[in-house]
Amino acid sequence: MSTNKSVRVRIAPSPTGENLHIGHANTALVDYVFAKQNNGKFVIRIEDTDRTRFVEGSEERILESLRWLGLNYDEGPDIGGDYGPYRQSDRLDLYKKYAKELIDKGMAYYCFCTPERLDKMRKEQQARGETPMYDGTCKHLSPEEVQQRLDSGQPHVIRLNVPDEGTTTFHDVVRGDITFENRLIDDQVLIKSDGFPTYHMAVVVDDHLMEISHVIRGEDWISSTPKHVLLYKAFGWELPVFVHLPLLRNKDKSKLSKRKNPVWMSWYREQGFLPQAIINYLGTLIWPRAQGSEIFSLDEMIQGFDINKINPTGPIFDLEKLRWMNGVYIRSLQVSELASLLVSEGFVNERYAKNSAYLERVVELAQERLKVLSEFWDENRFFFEDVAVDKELVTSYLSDSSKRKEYLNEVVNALEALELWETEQIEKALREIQQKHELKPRAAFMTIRAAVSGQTHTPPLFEMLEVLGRDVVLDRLIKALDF
RNA sequence: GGCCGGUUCGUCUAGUCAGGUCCAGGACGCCAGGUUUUCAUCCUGGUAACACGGGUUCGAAUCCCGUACCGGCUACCA
Repeated sequence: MSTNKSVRVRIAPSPTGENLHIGHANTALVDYVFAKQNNGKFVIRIEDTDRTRFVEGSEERILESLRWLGLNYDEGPDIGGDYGPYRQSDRLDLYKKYAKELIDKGMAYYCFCTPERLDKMRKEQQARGETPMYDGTCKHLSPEEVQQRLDSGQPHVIRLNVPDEGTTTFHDVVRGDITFENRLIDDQVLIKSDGFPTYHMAVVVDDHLMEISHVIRGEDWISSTPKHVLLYKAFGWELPVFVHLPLLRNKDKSKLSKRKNPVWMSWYREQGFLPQAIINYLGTLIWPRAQGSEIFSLDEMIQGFDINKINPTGPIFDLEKLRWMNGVYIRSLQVSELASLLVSEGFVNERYAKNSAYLERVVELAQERLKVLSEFWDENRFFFEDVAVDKELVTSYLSDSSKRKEYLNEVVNALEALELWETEQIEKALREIQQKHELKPRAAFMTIRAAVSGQTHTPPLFEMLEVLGRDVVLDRLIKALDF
């Protein structure tokens, strides 16, 4: 398997979506890790041959997400390299040249069939219960007739001339040898009538010219791989090593789709997932280990990953486990790191970043209960702004109105009189009052928690009061006195 | 329908190539308990799987055959 050829791998995203697809991120991870452990190159090639599905700005966003994940590439459309151009739309002449070569060799032919005829043909075949396949009408046109039609400007495509007999076998690193019968392989269109290549043509030409050593891609490409193999053979080119990765699945086991799952990397970033957590989670799906912690870094993965031990089964993408893992990473951050991340990623308004000491104290209290960054603001807004406090909530723990007011009044007085505004002092004072009034801790403290935060879930009460500061606390408690 | 691939706890998986040490191990989730004023963290314990049926063998999650189920592909999309 290992040749002396240098390792060059690539991902080939199409700029047809909002952002980097999580499935592509998964492939990119394998590419990156495999390239690193073999001292190879990781390249990005943009497959923008479908002009009808082109999405403006998609390419830039895809590249940005890749960088955000830390999957830095060695060659690509924005940074160049020795094998460019890296956008297929800039390589059109190449595909035409090679298609012509195929025609000259008799491995491809011009086809003048209209989409309407093809469509009708397919429907009839399906009605008869046959597998839809091109019927070969234009395969045996005489050279003179072909020339005549070309001269008259008749729209045409170029098709691969697949042999009618024999089989095509290729080796896949994940699944071993896979064999297809040639008679069941369609005469694939290589060059569309608009002059653009199809994926099949472009991928083979580019992978060869870019000296891609390992074609690492999704399992959904297995069925078309024999066509690619036929092309390599027709050109007399050396085959790359094929590595077809299992597909990420929805809960219902179908291929991961945007209808059933968040798939765009931008979504994960907006939710406040950390790139390290995403990388680690995807890593567990393609580099499973037997025992202990599943927490590992990209570098550790580069050390231990083995491309020969990839599981062939498509895993269900488990957002819950990703959230757990994200929490682990959040907790591993320095408080100051987490605070500045919350600000730079837009989860905390910059005006609250000015008082960084205060922000960090809040972050310190919030850190261990965060799963994703976006939860921070909702759960801790009361540290920064006045919040609406629900009367029902405050009164529910101590429903006897006069008892409650008497209690809160004493709390206010005691806190006001406190010499040092500091957690231990606050705790001592509040516990004394709680015992004096013979209240259950829950009734006593939940009432204060609710009055001050408007929430039932908060960081530990006494620390929280200290951080909030005496003025704010008294202000909010006094308001609750009227409930 | 056809072709190709897959099948170990709810989920991700270890074990399968070199059959016994696996009445199947770990992680997430879930449940219970501990810590506790809430939530969370943390700690302890628990729950739960070899798709099915035949073989081969002293012995099969592991080898062979068949069946079932799941998935991918079946475009002038990638």
